[in-house]
Amino acid sequence: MRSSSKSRPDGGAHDAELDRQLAVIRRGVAEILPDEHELRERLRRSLAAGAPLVIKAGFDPTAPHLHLGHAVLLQKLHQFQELGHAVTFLIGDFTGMIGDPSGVSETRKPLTPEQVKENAKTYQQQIRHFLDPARTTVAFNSAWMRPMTAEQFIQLAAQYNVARMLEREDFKTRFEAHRPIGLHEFLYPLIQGYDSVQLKADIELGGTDQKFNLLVGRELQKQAGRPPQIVITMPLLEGTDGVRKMSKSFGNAIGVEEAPEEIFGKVMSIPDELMLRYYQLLTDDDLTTVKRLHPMEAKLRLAGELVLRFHGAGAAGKARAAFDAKFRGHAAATSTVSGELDVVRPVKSAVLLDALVEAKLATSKSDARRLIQQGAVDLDDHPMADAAFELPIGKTVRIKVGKRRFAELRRVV
RNA sequence: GGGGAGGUACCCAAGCGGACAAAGGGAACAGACUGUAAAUCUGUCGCCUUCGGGCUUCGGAGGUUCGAACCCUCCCCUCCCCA
Repeated sequence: MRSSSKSRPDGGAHDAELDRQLAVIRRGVAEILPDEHELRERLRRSLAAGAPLVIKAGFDPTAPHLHLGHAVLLQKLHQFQELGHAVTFLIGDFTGMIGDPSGVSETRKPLTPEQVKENAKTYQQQIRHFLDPARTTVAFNSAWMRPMTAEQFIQLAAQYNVARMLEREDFKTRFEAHRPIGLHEFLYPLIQGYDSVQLKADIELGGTDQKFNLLVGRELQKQAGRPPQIVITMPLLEGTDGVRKMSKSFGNAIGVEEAPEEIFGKVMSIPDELMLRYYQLLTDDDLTTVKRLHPMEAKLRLAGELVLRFHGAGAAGKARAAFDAKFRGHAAATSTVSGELDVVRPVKSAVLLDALVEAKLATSKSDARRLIQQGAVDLDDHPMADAAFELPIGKTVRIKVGKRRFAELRRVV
């Protein structure tokens, strides 16, 4: 028995620690490849040698803001960091210009170098919510990709073959359907795998859609005469619609940089069924305890925790209070709390209709008109039916559009 | 290189000379209900409007016609089959 301290005199303490680490690591993961035993072994050796494992996760700087979908990976990285391992946050600034074809039915449009640069910058700031900057290595794959010569690159390409590439589901599907596959798209998994060689990764983390790419890393590491990385895939977090994976382009994302009330509100609006998943993938909370809570209590707590993480305790309290005031305490609590939270926006428009557009509460005048007709617009808690209502000059008014859009406006001259 | 199919609003998808701002579905938004959840029902869903209507859309540019998303010409793009 491995856990027996008799058979392994100094193994007892290690085994306990091993089990503890494995329990933390296992939480929420989709798959561990090739299997958990190999992970255990790798951990064991790390513990015995007192050498932390190198944990790598790569992010394409395709969007300027991280959202909770990214947070799933960051949370896992965070857990590894807490366990004392060496976390490397890899920014795929080079690969970003190719565009990852994973899980996409068609070729992606590549980013410009400027976009990539800009996005990479904001990433570095946003990961502070999850990772200790002092203990986190941030790497850019352009560091080794850019200097590479064509000759070297061809040698790299020679380490993999087309048949294996076509094993990947989306390539296979497209190939069989005679839909185009850009030659460059084959290079993406190759480079991602090569990143692991460069970083000497022991473990690579990615979404389930990354599985193939992550496994290419193992292959290339073997070719380079290094121990192949363990691959850990995480589920793709569904967005606020509860159906599709969180993605900015689906409009169902909750960004980590969004305003506290915004995050709080959006989390509250996720389907109940999704709550546990959010808890499991984004927090360290005990799930059995959570299950015992009333769904709404659980959701309030979840929203609070997430805001706390991204904006601190003060903001969490305020967001909660604002939420209560806005939605729960009907007439009573209306104006008090939220007044301190919302920024008063000055508007030049004299008339309600125009003010809605100016304050971006409606997308066009037609839209604003529609909303007013539908009774969706409240001014200081009174439903407004008159689009031509004239706003008082210099006085702050609270406007509510629908259930979620709020603003405080003051007409200026 | 040859042959064929097709490009319609956020997405899918009808329409194939006037009744088309364009059927239907999905998404989205709003109202009722509620726990700002889900489900359900109702409404909206190009822009502007003094609510009469006006203006801009159906890959692009021209043309035919009193009138074109629908017909013709050229161009661009996508897909399929053959070599």
